Amino acid sequence: MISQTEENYLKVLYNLTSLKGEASVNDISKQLDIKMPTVNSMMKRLAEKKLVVYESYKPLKLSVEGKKLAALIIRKHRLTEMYLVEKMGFGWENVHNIAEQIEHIQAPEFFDKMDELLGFPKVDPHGSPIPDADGNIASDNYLKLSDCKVGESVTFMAVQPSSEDLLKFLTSRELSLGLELKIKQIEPFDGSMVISYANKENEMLSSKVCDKLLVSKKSKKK
Amino acid sequence: MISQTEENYLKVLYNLTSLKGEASVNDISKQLDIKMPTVNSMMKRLAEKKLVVYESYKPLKLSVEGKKLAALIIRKHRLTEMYLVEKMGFGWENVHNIAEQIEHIQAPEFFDKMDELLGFPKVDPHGSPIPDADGNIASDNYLKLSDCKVGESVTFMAVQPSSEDLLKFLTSRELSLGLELKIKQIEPFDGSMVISYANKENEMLSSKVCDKLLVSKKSKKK
DNA sequence: TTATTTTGTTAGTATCATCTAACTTGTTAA
DNA sequence: TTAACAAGTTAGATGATACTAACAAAATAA
Ligand SMILES: [Mn+2]
Ligand SMILES: [Mn+2]
Ligand SMILES: [Mn+2]
Ligand SMILES: [Mn+2]
Repeated sequence: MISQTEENYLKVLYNLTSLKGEASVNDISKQLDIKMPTVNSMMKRLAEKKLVVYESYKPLKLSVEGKKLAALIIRKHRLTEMYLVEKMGFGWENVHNIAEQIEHIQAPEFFDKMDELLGFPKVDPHGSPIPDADGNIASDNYLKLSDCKVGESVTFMAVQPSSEDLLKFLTSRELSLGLELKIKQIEPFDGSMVISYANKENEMLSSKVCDKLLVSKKSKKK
Repeated sequence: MISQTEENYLKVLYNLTSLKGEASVNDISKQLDIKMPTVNSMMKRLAEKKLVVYESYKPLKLSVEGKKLAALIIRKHRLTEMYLVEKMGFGWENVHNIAEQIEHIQAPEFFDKMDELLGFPKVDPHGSPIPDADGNIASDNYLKLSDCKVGESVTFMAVQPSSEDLLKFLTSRELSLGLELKIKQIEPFDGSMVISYANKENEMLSSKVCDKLLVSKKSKKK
C-alpha cells in the first residue's frame, strides 16, 4: 500500500523529472516545503518499495513502476480538474486545490465514471495531457509563445506552469485555450509581446506571461 | 486542525450516540475495528480538543462543538452520496465507500456546488436526512416497517442501516424509496411480512429486512 | 587550488495513530 | 455476595512523517 504522503512525493518527482529526467533532494524539498532530511528518508523508503532509484549523493529518478504510479495519480488529478470545470462549472483557476485532494481517492470506478461522462478527454482544463489508464502520457510538441517570432500566427494550447494568479489574469484578458494568437510586435528590451486574438487587438503580454503560454504552429491535427 | 482519522471517530460517535445519547469505548472499537486502548487515547485527545466529553469509566458523549463538526462531516458524506447517484449514475449500493473518502475533502465550495447542482436535497439516496450548513439535522419520525400491522398502507422512506447487501437485495426486488407498501400478511412465527407495491403482488420480506426499512404512515407532506 | 557555499546525509527527537500485555473497575451470574 | 467475565485503562512498543543540529560531500568562487 502507498500512502497519500508518498503519492504526493511521487507526483512531485514525476513533474520535476519530466524536464531533465532527474531531480534533487533539494528540488523536492522546495517544491513540497518539507525539509531535506525528511525528503531524504522518504526517498530511501520509496527506494525500498522499488518506486525510486536512490544512490547517495546522486540525482533521483523514478523507477519504471514509480513512473507509472505517478502517472496514474496525475491521471486522477487531471480528470478531476476536467470534471470540475466541465461538469460542475468551476473556473479553471479554482480546480487545482480540490484535485490535489481528490487525486488520492481510492476508487477506480469513480474516475472511470468521470472519464466516461467527460467523453474520454485527452487534456485537462489547462491543456496538460491526461495519462491513459495504463499510465502512458501523450507528449505534446508545443513551444512557448515567448519563443515565437513577429508575424507568426499560433494556436494557444496550454498554460504551464499554471498558477492561480496567472489563470485569473488570462481569464481577465479573455485568453482561453484554442484561440488563434497573432504576434504583432515583440519589445526587444523586456521581451513583452503585443498580440491579437478573438476580438482583442494589440494586447500587451509580459515575457513572464508569454513564457508560460504553450502554443502550436500548424493547426493541430484532430 | 482535525485529521481524517479524528473525523472518522467523531462521525462514528455521532451515529452511535444518535440513538441513546451516549456510547462506549467498546462500541466505537467494534464499529471502527480498532482496539480499545487506541480508542481510549483518541477519546482523551478529542476531549483535549473539546470535541468529546470524557470521564474515566463513564459513557462517552460529543460536546456541542463536536456534534456540530460531526454533522458537517455527515453533511459532506450524504451530499456526496446524493451527487454520485443523481449526477454520476451510480447505484445506491455503490456510493458509501466513495463518500467515506470524499467526506474528508477540505473544500467547502466543492460541497456547496454539489448542493446547488442537486437543488439542495433534504435526504441522501438511502433516505437519511442531510444536515444543513450549520450542522442542524431534521429529525424524521419514521417507523420500522416491522412495527406496522396487517392492512396498513405506508410509504417507504429510508433504509437504516443500509448495508451494500441489503441495498442490492432491495434493488433486485425493485423496492425503491417513495413506494407505497401495502402490508398483506405477517407471519407470527418469524415476523416475515407479505407486502404489495408497484406492480409486485405479495412479495415476502424477512423480518431482518423489515427491521431496516423505515416508513411513514400518512402521506408525507411535500 | 584552496576556501566558501550549497547540497546531502546521519543522528536524535517529536507527534500521531496504531498495537499487545497487564492491570483496574464495573457488571453479571452462581 | 462473592466469583467470573466484560469493559476500561495504563504502560510500553512500533511505524509513519515530520523536525533540528551536526557533519560530510560536492559544487562554486576566490
Ligand atoms: Mn492541477
Ligand atoms: Mn495531492
Ligand atoms: Mn453512507
Ligand atoms: Mn471517512
